[in-house]
Amino acid sequence: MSESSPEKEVVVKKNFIHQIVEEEINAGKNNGLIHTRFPPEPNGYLHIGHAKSICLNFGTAQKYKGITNLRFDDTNPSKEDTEYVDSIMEDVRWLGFDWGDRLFYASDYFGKLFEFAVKLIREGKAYVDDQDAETISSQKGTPTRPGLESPCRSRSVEENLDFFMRMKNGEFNEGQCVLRAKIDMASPNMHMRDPIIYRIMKTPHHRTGDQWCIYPMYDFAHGQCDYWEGITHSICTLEFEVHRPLYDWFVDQLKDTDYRPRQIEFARLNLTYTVMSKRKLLELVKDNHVKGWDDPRMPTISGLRRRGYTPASIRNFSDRIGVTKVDGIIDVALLEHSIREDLNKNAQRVMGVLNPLKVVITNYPEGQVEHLEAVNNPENPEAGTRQVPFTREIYIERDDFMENPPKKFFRLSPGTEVRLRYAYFVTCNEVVKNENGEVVELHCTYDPQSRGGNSPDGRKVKATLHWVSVSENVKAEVRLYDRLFTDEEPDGHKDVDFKTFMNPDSLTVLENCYVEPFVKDAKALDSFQFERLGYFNLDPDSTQDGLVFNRTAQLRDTWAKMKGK
RNA sequence: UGACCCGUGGUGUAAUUGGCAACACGUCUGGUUUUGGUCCAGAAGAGUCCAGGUUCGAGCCCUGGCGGGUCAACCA
Repeated sequence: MSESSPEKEVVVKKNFIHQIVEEEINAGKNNGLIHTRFPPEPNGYLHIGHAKSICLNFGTAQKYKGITNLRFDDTNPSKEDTEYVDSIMEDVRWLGFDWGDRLFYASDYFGKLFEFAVKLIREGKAYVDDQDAETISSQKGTPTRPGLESPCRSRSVEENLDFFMRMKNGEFNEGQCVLRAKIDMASPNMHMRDPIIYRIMKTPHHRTGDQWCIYPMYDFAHGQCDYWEGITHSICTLEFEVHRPLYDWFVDQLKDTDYRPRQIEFARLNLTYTVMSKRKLLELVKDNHVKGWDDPRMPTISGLRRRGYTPASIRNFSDRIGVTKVDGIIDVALLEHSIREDLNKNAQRVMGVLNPLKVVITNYPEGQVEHLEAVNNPENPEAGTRQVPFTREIYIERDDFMENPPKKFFRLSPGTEVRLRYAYFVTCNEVVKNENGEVVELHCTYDPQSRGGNSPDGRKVKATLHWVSVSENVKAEVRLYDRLFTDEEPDGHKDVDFKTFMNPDSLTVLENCYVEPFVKDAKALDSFQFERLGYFNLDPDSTQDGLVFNRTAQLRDTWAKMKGK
């Protein structure tokens, strides 16, 4: 799928991280080099929250003529998989960012990390603890109470070395012992209380297979990898703030130059009504509540992509929301505005009828097919025009007709005249109902003088309707996706029950929908906009999902109000 | 009752480093319009968590409160 939006030069708003970077450049730090990294763990698909981080890391480097690495933080084989690695690379590329030849994995460094651990043991700064997990945990103390030193803390260097080698050689079972850094069990910072740096896991790793049965912990890998890769700014989310002293501690043990990577934290993205927890999203996928990570109802990048979001719209969104340390929550309306803005400007329009109501134009010749010119994009004349077939029988949107219209209903009702877009003025004369009293057909007359949509006598109509020819159309199965949202707790970072966000209307399959035949010949285009109804996306590579349709918030509200009346 | 971080309209972000708070989204009016969209014009909405202090002057500096978040995984 290609990018539909022309690349406008994104002017990235200056944020506090840019401020820091500029000050360092001015001070001559790192010779003015800026080197960032995006370090996802391949344990799930990327979501809109990651997009913020991607834009920040790649964007900051771009802004200051630096470079960015992609590094998979794959230190926990029990959760990781190559499927995730592949999807992450695809999503980062789709967003428009390029890591060049700088693709790394934390697992690339398992050897160096092991040697570093040995060095720490030799220096008396690490020891093997063979107490069970519960004991170790209980000795950690609490945030308000200091911890207790492990009896293993005084083990000799030789013994530690021997233990660690045997750990590596698989002589112990999982959980039997761990390697810990010897720092300070009384530190007010829990992360400095002799943190575990290596644990035994007899799980094959997606890249290193069964080469290792001990794996470094995040804290023991991240800063070192940054250091080895020459990262200057290690940008991560707020919850790692308390890890920073430990990050620095390990780098200090390692470094032999003045250079050191600097960890800077920012607030992760929270969106109203949106579930962003990877754990929850995984559960949705595993329990088949959705069809996959790229289900258009999901807040994943791949889900948004299939929903019709463009890379530029997500980048603009990221820029708009800014970067701070304030742990807030952004209104999804801002995200929706970003895509509406983009599609309005760039998407090809096409007429489609989702819920058809047949209209017979009684004074139009039977069998006649007339082609009328329609503009492809009112925002951009260069997008050209297309020919839309008009016939005696057409479909209009059922919602565009009301037999007993309320006061402010401007569309079609008995006796009123409206315009069929690009076609003619029509007046409703007769409402045909079935035995249940349901409206099945309308009989209208058209004004031949109004061809193209204007009457020579200058009379006005209050509404313009979209329509599709009954005989000259493409029948489609349309799936209406609404994003999953939390009803009760409009708070992105609270865990919620599935029931509160598995809104039953989030996926509606409409089987009798009709779109202009133009769509069939427009495979090269991947993004259209339904006239008036909202936006949808046609992805030629995933026809089984039909048309992905995205109602705008405003239209949804309008509909809700109309229904309420 | 520890450590660290954060408090500016409904939401998010700004404020030339001390000079009577700006922008975007949202909301509400009015206008234009071949779709109740778009576009245009305008309005409402915070006196910057609170209390002191320094200063001619504080959202920015100082002190003390209050409120929120994070941290006690052999997760990242």
